[in-house]
Amino acid sequence: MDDASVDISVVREARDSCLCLATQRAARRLARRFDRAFKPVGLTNQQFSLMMPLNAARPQSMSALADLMGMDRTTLTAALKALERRGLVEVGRDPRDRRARRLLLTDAGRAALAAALPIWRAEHARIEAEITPANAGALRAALRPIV
Amino acid sequence: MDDASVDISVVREARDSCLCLATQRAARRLARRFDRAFKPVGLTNQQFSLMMPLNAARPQSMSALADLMGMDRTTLTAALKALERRGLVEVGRDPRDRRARRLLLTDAGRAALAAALPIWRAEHARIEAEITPANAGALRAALRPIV
DNA sequence: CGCGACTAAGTTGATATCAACATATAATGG
DNA sequence: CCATTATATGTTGATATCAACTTAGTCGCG
Repeated sequence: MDDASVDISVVREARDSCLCLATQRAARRLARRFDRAFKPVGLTNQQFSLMMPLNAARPQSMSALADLMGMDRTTLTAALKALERRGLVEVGRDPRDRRARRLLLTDAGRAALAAALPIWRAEHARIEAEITPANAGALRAALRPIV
Repeated sequence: MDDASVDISVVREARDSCLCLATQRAARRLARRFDRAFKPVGLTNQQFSLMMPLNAARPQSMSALADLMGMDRTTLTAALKALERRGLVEVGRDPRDRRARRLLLTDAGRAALAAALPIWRAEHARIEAEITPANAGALRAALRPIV
């Protein structure tokens, strides 16, 4: 074992304790699961989560939505292109501040969201049952300080 | 309000209760945080997490490593290309099963890992302190049934 | 008015993510 | 031994992710 190597016990320690790794593993698995569930309505979990806040009364700005999603603003730019191309979201200018964008759902977008909602409910209920409701609550509480 | 729209209260419900959204937000934030911390040694959190298990005594297979990471196997193929190109990982054939790959760290890989380890420790300790150790433990426990 | 600081968003380049499909090798059963 | 099935991995195409840099518009102050 040379100088520059990391001991095996440390490898195990990191694998078992790293919150970043654990959270990302879980995020990937949950994303896959919802992506598959949403497939019949042609949405990804990402797109569902993006479009939900756009269903609010007032149009959202890019920065506000990016912040809500915890994602980089430029990631949102890319994601919206796909939704705009498919006619689910409209990206307009804010007349009062011409730098800003106003994000709006189209009728098609609202329809897609409405179709996806029961799927989300069902899948989410299944997951809560699987991991137990108590654990789901604990997970939400434990994630809150990070998010 | 037309037929196809989703009520505002439901928007709030999903935002506040969706485990998929909460987990992904947290995953993105943690990833960014470690990516910035690892920047001086030229690794991403992803690469760190990938290389750690390769430091084990026996070479790993693609599938085993993908499973450990909770990621799609083909995502791993892409990720390894970057590490191989940079000379941190060696992707060889398994002589006993010529379908399989044997993933190994190079000396440079081991050195990079060793340089990154204290950064990981420090950043992880900071996060645990911020969210409180009790909450970190609760998060690990709550993620376990998903992962 | 006009300059400088600030803010909103886009672009580029690298890596990450997965499904669907494709290839190569191994193992098994007749 | 060969056909079938299973396993291990690769390729392609679409979207996701972020940092660094850039552009455009706003705001405040002299």
